[in-house]
Amino acid sequence: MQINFDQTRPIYLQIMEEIKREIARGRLKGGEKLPSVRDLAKEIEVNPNTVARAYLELEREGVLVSKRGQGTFVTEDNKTLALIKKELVQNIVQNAVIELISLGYSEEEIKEIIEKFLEGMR
Amino acid sequence: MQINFDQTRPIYLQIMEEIKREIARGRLKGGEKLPSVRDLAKEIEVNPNTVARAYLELEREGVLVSKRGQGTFVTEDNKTLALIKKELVQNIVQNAVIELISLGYSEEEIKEIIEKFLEGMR
DNA sequence: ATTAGTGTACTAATTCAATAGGACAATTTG
DNA sequence: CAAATTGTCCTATTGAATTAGTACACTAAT
Repeated sequence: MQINFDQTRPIYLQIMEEIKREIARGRLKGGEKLPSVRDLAKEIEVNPNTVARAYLELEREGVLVSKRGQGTFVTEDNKTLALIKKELVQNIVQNAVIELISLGYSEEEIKEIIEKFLEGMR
Repeated sequence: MQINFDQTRPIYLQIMEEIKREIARGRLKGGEKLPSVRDLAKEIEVNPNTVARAYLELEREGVLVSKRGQGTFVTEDNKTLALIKKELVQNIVQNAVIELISLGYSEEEIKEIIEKFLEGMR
């Protein structure tokens, strides 16, 4: 996991988001074991409680399953996993489009802006 | 100004961003006077010090100019104002594209996702 | 059985944004 | 000149996230 934490937002939220991204990317798969709260805490240099909180919240959301004495695992419910990716993409696109529209751009202009940006990346 | 504050991020940052958006939208123009720290604080129901901090930071960035006894104004430097809009758009698009690419989407797929989203909004 | 590793839980302390309340300096208005 | 309004500054307090440290319960491996 990366350690590019935004200092203005709760760390446990950023850990949660990063785990969801890893799942959406397919780097974390159903049933796979995550690092222990202590290991991940050491790796990204935060308090174990902060990681535990992220795991706990993700378990409440149905993304992870924790088993005392064994570890924390990605859920095997593919429906949930697919939904995570769908929600992520939806949020990313929605945020960008809504912001651009509120800046006064039309649909066509938005398409152009995106295309030009993609071209500029090559 | 709106009051849709995200509870997970500092309010003064969100005030700064909203002011930049208003400038980019053209609703706040060069030389225009902003509400006094006390008035805006009352309007959005935060402490005057929080608004003062947002104004102070924006003055450091060259976006605003504060004059004791007179008020706080949008800078008249059009170069700076144009840059604000450019940076906003750049950030919005960059964030979305980078996120989608990291989720494994190709340029073509990104264009399709955006277009489908725009169609779905109508 | 013992040990190590795991999640979970709890309290206390720390840090920092935000609040609360007030004071001062500069400007405008009456 | 006096009053009102403005930005600016200051100290103290509050509240929430995070840290720090510890303890307990469960599981697997030795």
